[in-house]
Amino acid sequence: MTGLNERKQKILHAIVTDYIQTAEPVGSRTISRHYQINLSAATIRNEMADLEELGYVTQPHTSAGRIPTQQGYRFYVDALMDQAALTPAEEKYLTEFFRQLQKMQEIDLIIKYTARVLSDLTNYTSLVLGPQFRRSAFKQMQIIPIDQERALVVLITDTGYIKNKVIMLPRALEQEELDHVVAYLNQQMAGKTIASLSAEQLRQLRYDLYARIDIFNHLMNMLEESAAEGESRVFLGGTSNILNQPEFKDMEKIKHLLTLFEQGDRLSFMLETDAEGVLIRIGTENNLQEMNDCSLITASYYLYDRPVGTIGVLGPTRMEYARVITIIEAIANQLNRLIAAL
Amino acid sequence: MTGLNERKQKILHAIVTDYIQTAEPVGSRTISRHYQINLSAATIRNEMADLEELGYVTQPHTSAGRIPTQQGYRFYVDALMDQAALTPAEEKYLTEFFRQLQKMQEIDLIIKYTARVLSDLTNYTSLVLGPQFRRSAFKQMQIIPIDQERALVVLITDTGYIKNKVIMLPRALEQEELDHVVAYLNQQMAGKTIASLSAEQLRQLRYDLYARIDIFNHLMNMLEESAAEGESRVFLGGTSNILNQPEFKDMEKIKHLLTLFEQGDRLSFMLETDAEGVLIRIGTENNLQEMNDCSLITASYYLYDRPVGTIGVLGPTRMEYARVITIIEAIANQLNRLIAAL
DNA sequence: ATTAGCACTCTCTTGAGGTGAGTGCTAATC
DNA sequence: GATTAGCACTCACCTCAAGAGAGTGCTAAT
Repeated sequence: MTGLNERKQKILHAIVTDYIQTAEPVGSRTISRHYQINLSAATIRNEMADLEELGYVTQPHTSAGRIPTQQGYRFYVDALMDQAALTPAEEKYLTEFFRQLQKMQEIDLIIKYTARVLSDLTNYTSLVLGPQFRRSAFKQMQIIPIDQERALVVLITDTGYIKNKVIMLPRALEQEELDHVVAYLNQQMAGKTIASLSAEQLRQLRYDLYARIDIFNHLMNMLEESAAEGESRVFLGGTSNILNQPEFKDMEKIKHLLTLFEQGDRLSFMLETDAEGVLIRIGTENNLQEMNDCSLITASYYLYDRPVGTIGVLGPTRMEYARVITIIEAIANQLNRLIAAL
Repeated sequence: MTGLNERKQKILHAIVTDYIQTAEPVGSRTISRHYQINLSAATIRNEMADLEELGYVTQPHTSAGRIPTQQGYRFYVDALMDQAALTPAEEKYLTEFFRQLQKMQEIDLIIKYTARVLSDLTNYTSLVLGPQFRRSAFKQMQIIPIDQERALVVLITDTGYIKNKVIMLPRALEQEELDHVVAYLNQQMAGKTIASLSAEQLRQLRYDLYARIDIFNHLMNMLEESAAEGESRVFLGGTSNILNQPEFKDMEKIKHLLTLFEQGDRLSFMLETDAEGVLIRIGTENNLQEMNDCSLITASYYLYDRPVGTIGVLGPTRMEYARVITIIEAIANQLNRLIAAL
């Protein structure tokens, strides 16, 4: 049910790849000359007219070549695209880079540098979502009293994310009392994800700690807040790369994108996904006004087969899909190895 | 030794303020008509020729009005500028905003939102440097073992900055042993800034802990690293605001600035200062190629009369200096109050 | 079914002419 | 002696027309 015979597919493939390279509308002559299609320009013109009617390509004006539509890119990505391979140089750069990263113990640093390498290799803007709190499991919790009224809660998750939160103490507490609560919670919650704590378990915990119900409530509030606010740990790389794209010579578009880049909550909402593997969203598939001319390629990274975060590359719809997918997969793999070691 | 009589000063003042408003070269007629200077355009032309020769203004081309040079802005800022006042709306917005912020206990959140309000009010890009580690004093330290090989060091400073750092343990340690080291360090270092630790004191500490010299060395290494790397906690706000300025319609310039914005280390180097009060750096005074067309206005914020961080506004040299200075001072004051309460 | 040929369309570049803002200089005026 | 009116001149910018070039759709021949 593709609706496209092989010849049309070949021509569409030529149009997309040529346009991705040149950013110029592709004419029939260009195709008949530069691509392995033994047809005259006139024949190709006829086919192109068909492709246009079917919605895969369009003309910026009557006497120009064709450019792919969103539907055209979608078909290309789903059915036509060749697989790319990392160049030896890229491969070398990547392994060397992650060998360096291995020394780092803090996940936030790792994520930050991952964003950088991702944008450096692709020449697009990269977005990396740190391990999501609600997908992470408890490892350990500690409470450090700051003064009479406040204490610092330190939470270590199995994804290496370390969460600090200052809470107000309901009353002055003995160190001993704190230690008791902390020890109990550590014991009960170790290895569990926030999301997995059922209402039943919470009630049980609350019951067990009834004597210290006030502290407990404070802690739980803190956890819930963290699960919400903490999500927006998005790291960007290569924001200036979007300026290299001719489609963003319009100031207004850039402004909207830059403004979007400052809205961590919207970015993380965009990146958050349950889907596994590489996901490609083209143009309006992003459901964001500002992204109508952009494509976003994302991949999840994992801890013990559990997806905990997302890395992504943002470019124009005229993005080098094949190349970026290869790179993003390679980097996700490296990241998986690194996180497993934390 | 200003070299400028009152009339020339008045004219320069008119040129600068008009150009700041309009971004258009200012002609002699505009000045004689719109400003309280009872002179004909011809006379003003003569004076402007003088001002040009003295280096305060320049012409984009022979038959255009004048625009201020860097020297012209400098003189304006030093000698001519009127003081601005907050509008009632700004004032209200500010106090309300900081009233909300008061609830936050984490300095990083406060700093982040400060950057936002600063860019929102000024319509320029804001840069805020978090409390600098080496200007902060110890409040408390804790070590939380993660596993056999690693531990998390949590450091709380009096500026509210909470530093996490994972260190490798030289060997498996008893909790008791860790507690001992931590207790001792807490006792010895409380209230001291990193910078103030003399070699003598370090030697003393090292001596006292000779039995656990390995842990101690790890901790000190961590502190030193922190003092260096941790400095680059720069928060940006309103990066898209630079696109509002007509002088940045050139893609290349924007690209350079955006690239600079991603280099936290260079930004914090730029913001770091020992100077007190408001500091204005115009064009090449910034000593950064990318900033040759920009001005940067910074102010320190304080904890107990000790400058601990910097807030700043970045705009074109044609920046509304007076207005920005007023706003930046007001925000610095609010921030001082907030930090004192941490 | 394919292709060569051709008229046609549309963008983009180039150059000429006109407009307007602003200048510098000179001579008259206060 | 300082100020100003007047005037010729400069230069950016706009508009318009002409021409080039790339590419198309259609038709007729292969």
